[in-house]
Amino acid sequence: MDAPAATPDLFHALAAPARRRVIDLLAQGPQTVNELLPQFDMSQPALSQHLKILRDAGLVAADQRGRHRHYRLIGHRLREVRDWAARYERFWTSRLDALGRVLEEAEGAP
Amino acid sequence: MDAPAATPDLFHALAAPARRRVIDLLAQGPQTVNELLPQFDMSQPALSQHLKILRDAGLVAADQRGRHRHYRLIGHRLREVRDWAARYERFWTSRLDALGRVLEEAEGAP
DNA sequence: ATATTGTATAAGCGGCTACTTATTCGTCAA
DNA sequence: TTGACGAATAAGTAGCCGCTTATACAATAT
Repeated sequence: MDAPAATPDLFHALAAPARRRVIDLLAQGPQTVNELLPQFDMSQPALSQHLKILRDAGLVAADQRGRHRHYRLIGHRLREVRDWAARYERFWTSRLDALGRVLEEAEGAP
Repeated sequence: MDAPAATPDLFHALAAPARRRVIDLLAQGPQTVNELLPQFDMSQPALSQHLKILRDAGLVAADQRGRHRHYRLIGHRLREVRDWAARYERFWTSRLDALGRVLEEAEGAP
């Protein structure tokens, strides 16, 4: 049991604020690059590059229709993120948060 | 409502596999730098630098006792990650995943 | 005081990231 | 066809990231 924590690319894709913003915008419904663009202070190629990273990470998909390319959110990978974080749920529930400190003192005073 | 998505540094801190690994190891109980070190293929300073980033992001805390420094996991920020991802839960539950496609067709054929 | 141990910081460096502008590719309209 | 438009890719660049080694700092032990 090494690192069960989803593909590295996944968290890397989420590291950039701009890409999390794209996810947020796409959660309101599919949009094209040019529809997304005004929300960002960057060029179209820059945004397309972000979208490529999100695509490679499996976070979004693009459906081409006509000469437009509609991007939409893919839930699956986001679920992986939720599940990864949820593994540590016991660290924030039922005051078990103090467990760390308890263990410290236990092993500190033998 | 701009970007309610937790501090940028949080996701950046999680982007590096080594740091997620630290989180995983600390989930088994507090450990010092030198206890963690053998699990990694890097120098002690490198690991200390990762720990600093995790500390700055509020993901871990260090309790000094004697000349040892015990690192422990902080649940709060991990909860933020879970909550962030959970915001998109509707994209992976109850086949609502196909919602994107539906909306596309709706706006595509007016 | 001095030495030893545990850990952090400093300085430096190659490689990757996130942008830019310029160009190409694909699809439709005339 | 040709032209226009939407979007991707190419090429280049400044700055950040993650590592290294060397050094400094902090706390105990002698």
